[in-house]
Amino acid sequence: MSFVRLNVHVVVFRLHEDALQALLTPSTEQPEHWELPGRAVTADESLEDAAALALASRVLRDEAYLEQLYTYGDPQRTPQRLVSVVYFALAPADAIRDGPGPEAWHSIQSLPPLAYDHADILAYALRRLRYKLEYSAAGFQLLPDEFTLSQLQHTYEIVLGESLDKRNFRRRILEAGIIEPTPHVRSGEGRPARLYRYRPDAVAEVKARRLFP
Amino acid sequence: MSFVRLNVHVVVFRLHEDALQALLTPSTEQPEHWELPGRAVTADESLEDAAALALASRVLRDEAYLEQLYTYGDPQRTPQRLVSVVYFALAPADAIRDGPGPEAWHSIQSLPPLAYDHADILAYALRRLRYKLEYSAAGFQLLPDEFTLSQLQHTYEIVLGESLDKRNFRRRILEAGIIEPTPHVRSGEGRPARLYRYRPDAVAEVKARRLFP
DNA sequence: AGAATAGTGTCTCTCAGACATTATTTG
DNA sequence: CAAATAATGTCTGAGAGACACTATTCT
Repeated sequence: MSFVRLNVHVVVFRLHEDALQALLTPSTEQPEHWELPGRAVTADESLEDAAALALASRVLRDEAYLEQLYTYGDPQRTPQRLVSVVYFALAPADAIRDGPGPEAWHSIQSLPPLAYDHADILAYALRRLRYKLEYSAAGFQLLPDEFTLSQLQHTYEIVLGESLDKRNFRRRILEAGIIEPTPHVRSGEGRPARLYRYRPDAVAEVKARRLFP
Repeated sequence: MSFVRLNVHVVVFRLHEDALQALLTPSTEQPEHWELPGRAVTADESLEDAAALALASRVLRDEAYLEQLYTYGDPQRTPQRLVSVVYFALAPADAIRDGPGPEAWHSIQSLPPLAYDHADILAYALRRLRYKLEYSAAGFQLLPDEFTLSQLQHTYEIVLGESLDKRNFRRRILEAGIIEPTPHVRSGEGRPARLYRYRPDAVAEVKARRLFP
């Protein structure tokens, strides 16, 4: 009968100071290296619960978007036979807290060396994030509850790494029907901007066409 | 320290007599029920190897398309704490053999009762198969090495459950650049048909647009 | 008044979808 | 030559992408 050690790991992204960042924790085995936050799965919790707990010191669970990414389990991967179920998470600005512990956010542009195969996993998660934005309006998951269309466009530009046309962006995001205007506006420099929010009743159905090919 | 029993299960599809079929095996625990073929993962094999072995009595591994689908691990799922990494497979006509053992192919139109959550898993795999066909030319993975465009179209029609326009089908499949004509034709009733094959050098890249929305 | 940011409409071109006839073989 | 199946092209409408100016607020 065959038993294995089962872990979860999470690639969680946030937006901070115009950069896309991922949460990392110092490697316990490889000095100077970092790892994806992770955790052993206990007997009585679901995989998704375990993934949420791996983030708990830095991200409020109920605010974050969480989905399963891939399960890595080659026997050569790590010293002992170890299977990792990897989750992918998006942390909206208002779900992030400064917790204790050694975890730190690192910009995707300047990642430190990562232990094991975690660099590959992170690269895969980033690809997945970009795909998600291309064919859905998922970008709002990185913003506060209410946000302006300029903020949302800025999010897309940071994640996709290219600039987008303002009018086309607005047209497509609004036609996708995933966000709706609120009664609020946000004032600051220049003309105040309408605030939008996610439509909780929005159909989660997959969009046939990409929003931003 | 936390250890779990780790299994793989496979949802494998084939095309047989104008029907899409999945391979099932009689449930060892629930009488009159069937299960997805599966297997415990041993200490020295990869998850994908284990998945291929779960099929080995009926499908030749090297011919089949195999990809990871999802990992199920809720503690309530099954009696003991059991985690299943589920794979998705397509068996081309010439990779199927009649092996010993109780496994049998069942048309997805008339499935027997399935044990545990295997009906959900199979439904999810079927959704995935349909998506795959909609945005890629993956249908050829259910056919022999060389096949006619009519056969390929027929495959799409069976899997998607709708009829497709012949001229549009050919245009899009060929423009996708994933298959190419061979020097061979197949004679039978009526005008002989050109045989096509998968282009081994084809880019595996994701197509931006769906082929059949 | 000037600076800053928000917000809006049109045109063109490509591509998806609908559609019917001709071509080649076998019996 | 009749039956069966393979193969092929065009038109139309919708949507993607390019593009520049007006509106509102703050200082």
